[in-house]
Amino acid sequence: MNLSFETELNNLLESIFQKLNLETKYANVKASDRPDLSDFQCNGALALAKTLHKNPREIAAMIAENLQNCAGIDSVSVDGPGFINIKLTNQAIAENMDKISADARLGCGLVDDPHREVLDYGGPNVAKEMHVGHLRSGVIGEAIQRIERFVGNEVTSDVHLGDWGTPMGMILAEIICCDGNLDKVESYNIAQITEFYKKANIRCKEDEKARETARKITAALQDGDPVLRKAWEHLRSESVKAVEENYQKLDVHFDLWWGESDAHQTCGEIVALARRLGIAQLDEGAEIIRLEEGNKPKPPVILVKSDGGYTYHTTDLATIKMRVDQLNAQEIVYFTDNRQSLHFEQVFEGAEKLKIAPHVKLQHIVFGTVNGADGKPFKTRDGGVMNLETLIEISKEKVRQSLPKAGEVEGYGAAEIEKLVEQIAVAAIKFQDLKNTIASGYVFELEDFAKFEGKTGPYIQYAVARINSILRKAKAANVCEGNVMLSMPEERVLALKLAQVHNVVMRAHSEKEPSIIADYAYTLAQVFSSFYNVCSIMNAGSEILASSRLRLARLVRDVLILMLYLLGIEAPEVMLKAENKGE
RNA sequence: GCGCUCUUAGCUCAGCAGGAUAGAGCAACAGCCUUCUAAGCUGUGGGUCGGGCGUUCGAAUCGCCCAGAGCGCGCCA
Repeated sequence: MNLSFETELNNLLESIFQKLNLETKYANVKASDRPDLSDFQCNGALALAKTLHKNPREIAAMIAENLQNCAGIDSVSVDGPGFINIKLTNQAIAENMDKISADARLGCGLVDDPHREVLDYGGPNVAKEMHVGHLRSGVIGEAIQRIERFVGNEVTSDVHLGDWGTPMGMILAEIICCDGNLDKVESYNIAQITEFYKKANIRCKEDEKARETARKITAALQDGDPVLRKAWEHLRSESVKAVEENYQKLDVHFDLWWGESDAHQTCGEIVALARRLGIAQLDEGAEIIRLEEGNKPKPPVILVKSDGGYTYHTTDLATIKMRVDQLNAQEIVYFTDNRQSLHFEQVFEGAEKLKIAPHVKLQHIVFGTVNGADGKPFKTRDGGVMNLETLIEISKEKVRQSLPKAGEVEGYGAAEIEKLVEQIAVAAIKFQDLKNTIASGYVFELEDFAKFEGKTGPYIQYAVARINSILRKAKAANVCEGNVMLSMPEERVLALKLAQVHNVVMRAHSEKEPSIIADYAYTLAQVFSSFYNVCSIMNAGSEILASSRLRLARLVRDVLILMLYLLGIEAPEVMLKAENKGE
């Protein structure tokens, strides 16, 4: 059963196009750009006119004629150069609302061909403090994870911890340099470890000898030196704890906490495989795979450095192999910022040459960087960059001020208030990020992350809370939900918006673009607010109308909660307000 | 030097498998709480869609050129 008007109309048009011998790829509708003229429009006639050398209006008229008497269609007209405008009957829309309400998935379908996918996002590094630049990958990845699961795919998410490269050697070298040995390592907490890393960074930047030492220690660690290994394990576990805590706050989750170190074993296999296939070459002391250059130069994959260590090419290739062999991945999707585009091009091409992932779709979803006011990406090293915890705390403090104090509202003690603070603050932060299209970066502005008005997460939560409040009142007054009927234009607009949910989710899924959902959730909340302002529910005038609006409102709430869920955002039952707020 | 991405309202961004009056939010201004939570609603002002040329009946959207910005270009990840 299909509950989406768009899909239904597309199917209908397809059969009409077939009947008329027209190319069916143009048989589709979209929500109308001119809501004053129609609910849906089809531009197919305009596109067809070119190839058929016919007047677009003529073609449109032919199509329109066949649509005329179809079920649920109120009117069809051909306007302008050849737009087909379709208006649905109120009855069809109302019935659709009833059906969606009764559906556990709110009218959202599943993918036809569910498959196993591995999502690689997050990618934090050991001992590096998480800052606002790390926000995107985790938040976007979490949203995609939820969307993919919701449409029926089997998802395994992997954080792909950066725990095995030169930075590890740098920290260990720094500790040895300061302490003389690694005896005290196990007493260091994450803050201290981070300090060592910062110092190591500075030292290695200015001192070639320090870099050399770090490289040697890295190599020894990777070679299995037991003392280094033991120290490293502590660094890793402390970092993982800190990272987990951060992600926990943002409600970002991973199935696997594999790191680059877990791929180490397999790196050897990759190199062996490359040699066996005869695609490994020695070049300036390093072992590489040359890639097709075509008309533009492309640097080779470096499997083994001249010092014998592996590179992130090798670990990424090894990781692909592991995900294919052990997890049976049919699709692997990476979420990183655009600076790594070339890297993944190289890795994917390397994987193809090594034949380690046949028939596996490898995809790199590129997102824009979070930039500072200067338009340049935030960086850890130039100090003073706001870390994630501070950002969350600032947002929470702002929320706290707008909420009543513990005990001021019955049933809301310190714990309940603090829970609300968290839910709202995290919503503000995550939505601020997710409302942007993935591909484009955005300028980080602190005030925006603590804003609750306009296109923000809390705005949507607020709409949900208002509906919850109405539902409580309705229950107390014994008003029940009934069939939907459309009496006011605001109700019609709202219902049509609700009917889009399936297509929105499917688009967000196929484009791997959470902002589509964010945008829809916002628009739906907006349309609801307009409806709310004009159409009283508790004082609707008649019981039938009240019960119809009640159902509509509850449906809005359910859809909003689902959309927020897919974005990784919670919807609190209530949004309390401080007494003298807003003066 | 080469490659990738980008340039839309004062600011931050949508729109871009070509199409009917280029949309939001913020900021500004003017209204709306004795009525379901004003974290809200309604309205106003604000754009030669970086510039130019081209393809087309039709371009913010496609192609070429130019200008500007960011990122990336074998042994850091």
